[in-house]
Amino acid sequence: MSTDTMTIREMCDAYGVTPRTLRFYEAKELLFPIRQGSRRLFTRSDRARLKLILRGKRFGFSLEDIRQLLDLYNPQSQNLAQMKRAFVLGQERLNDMIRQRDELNIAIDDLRQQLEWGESHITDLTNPQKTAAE
Amino acid sequence: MSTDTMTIREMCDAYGVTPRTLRFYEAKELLFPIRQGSRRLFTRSDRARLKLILRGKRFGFSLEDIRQLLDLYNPQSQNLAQMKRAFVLGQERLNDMIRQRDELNIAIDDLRQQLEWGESHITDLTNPQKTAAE
DNA sequence: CGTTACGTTTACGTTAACGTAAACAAATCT
DNA sequence: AGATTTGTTTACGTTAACGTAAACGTAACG
Repeated sequence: MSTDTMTIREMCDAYGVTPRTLRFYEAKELLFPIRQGSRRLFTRSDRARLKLILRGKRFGFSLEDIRQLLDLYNPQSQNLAQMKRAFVLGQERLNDMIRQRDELNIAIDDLRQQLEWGESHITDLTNPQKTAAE
Repeated sequence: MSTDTMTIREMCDAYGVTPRTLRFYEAKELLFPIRQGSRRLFTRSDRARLKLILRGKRFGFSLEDIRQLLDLYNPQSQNLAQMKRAFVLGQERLNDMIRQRDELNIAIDDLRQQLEWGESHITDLTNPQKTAAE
């Protein structure tokens, strides 16, 4: 309670990221740690943002997308238009992911067939007498 | 039958790739077009290889993986060990793809929930009287 | 006071698969 | 023949998200 801020290392340990990553996110204006001299102190707010960043990444958003989306959680932009834009962005991402998954499923089935084909081929090669007999 | 070879442009049109791509594949030793002077002439063999390359890409193989796999279709390497290696490579790729798909499915479900949440939020904002009444 | 740990800034390196541009040659169309 | 098309080589540029290294400050430990 007394120390509501965390050092860079504490952050790294807490969220499984490297210092480089946190500095990178700051450079990209995704985080805004307090500066005490040259050191960074990450606030509660930074931690909330970092959680959202990591979640966004799991969703497959780019950091630039995430930066835009983070503004929504910023009290400054209580803007319906932007809100909807973000919502649309999410929908688009969802569609992308579904399409990707479907393509993956096709490729998986396709590859499965190829492998079955290859498997019998290899088994033949492993039992030369049968292959030779043919 | 008389012209069993194709120019670079014919190849591009036939397979939907750019000249740069074909030269790149040659540089990476995935294709071996005949050289007539400085011009490239792509043979039947090159076309077969290109088909496999494109299929491999759809499967998510890297070009380097594909280069290795292409050696299997080369009469030189009628090698069981290599054959099995390629087979294993295929299995691994398949496992990767299945894992990716499963992760995607999780992310999709997850994102769907977030969006439902967001949708009601936006609907609320669009009907201020209901939100204000709460 | 030396060393070890942790922090900083700056900037180049990495990976994949080509894209793009420059500068030129050869062949074909008109 | 001039212009257009198609080709060539060489080499730097692109994108994302950091990794890695250099060169340095500072702060606590023993």
